[in-house]
Amino acid sequence: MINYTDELRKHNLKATPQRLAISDALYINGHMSIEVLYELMLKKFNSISLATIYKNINLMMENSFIQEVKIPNAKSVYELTKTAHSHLVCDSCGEVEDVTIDLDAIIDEAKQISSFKIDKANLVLSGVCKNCQ
Amino acid sequence: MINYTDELRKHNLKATPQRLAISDALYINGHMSIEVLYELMLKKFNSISLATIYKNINLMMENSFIQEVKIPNAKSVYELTKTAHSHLVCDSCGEVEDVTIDLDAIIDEAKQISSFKIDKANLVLSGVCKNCQ
DNA sequence: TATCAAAGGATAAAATTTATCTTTAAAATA
DNA sequence: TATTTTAAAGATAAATTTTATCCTTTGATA
Repeated sequence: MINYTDELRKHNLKATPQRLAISDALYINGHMSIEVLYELMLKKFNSISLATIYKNINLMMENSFIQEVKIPNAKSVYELTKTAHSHLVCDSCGEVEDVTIDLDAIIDEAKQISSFKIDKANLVLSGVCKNCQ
Repeated sequence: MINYTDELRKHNLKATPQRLAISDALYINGHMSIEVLYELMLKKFNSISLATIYKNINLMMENSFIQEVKIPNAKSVYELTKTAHSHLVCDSCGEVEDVTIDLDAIIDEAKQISSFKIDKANLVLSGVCKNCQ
């Protein structure tokens, strides 16, 4: 189990028990929706407010401690910020998995055929996971 | 100006004036948020209900006549369904543009390094458009 | 043109997210 | 370590977004 105290502070976030628990939950589960995160946090803090979840998720996003993953036809999930990567989503069970793919060639291609100055690429691949196949 | 009557019917959607106007608006503007679409439709139908917008957007999505485009740090926009393509988003003005890039190589790579059966790829590139540069 | 299922409008209700206010606690400092 | 300060937590109201309901109107088919 990692202690996220320093990591939170590096992002200008006070290391409260609630934030440490959110960090742990995201580390363990990888990706979580607001709803699922709240349910889980209730087990640890029986009087945690849903507002605390929202306030923390928003602040943690502003401070780049976590990131939102928007998924086609599903609710957003959140993950700890790591090195750039893409996502695999199972259309059957909703499971989200990280996958590291080099998108530089894609970005270069887009730069050539458009007049945009491109700096980020966001890729979500959909399919069926091993379990659901 | 295209007449979307037949196109709507092909998707099992009655060709009402409201739906024809929504289709036209999406054709002309490319991508629109619920909010912007509603504002625009109000100009044409001064008593159109917001519920009509939502009901139509949802039904049109279910029938694959339109598609939602989820954008990082912004509200979703909707577009008429066309052949598969990716999107460019301007971080400055929010403008969304279509871009066609072959993602087969990316999908193949993902298949090799994961146990998923992948069938779709959703790519959103972020940057700064010509106008905002 | 008559019929019928579906869509529109108005609006209530539900769901989601944000704001406010008071209490509590983390962090900095003496 | 005690004190002070600032921010976060909890409770809850408010705002926003989305869906449901109900009645009226209309598009599609015969």
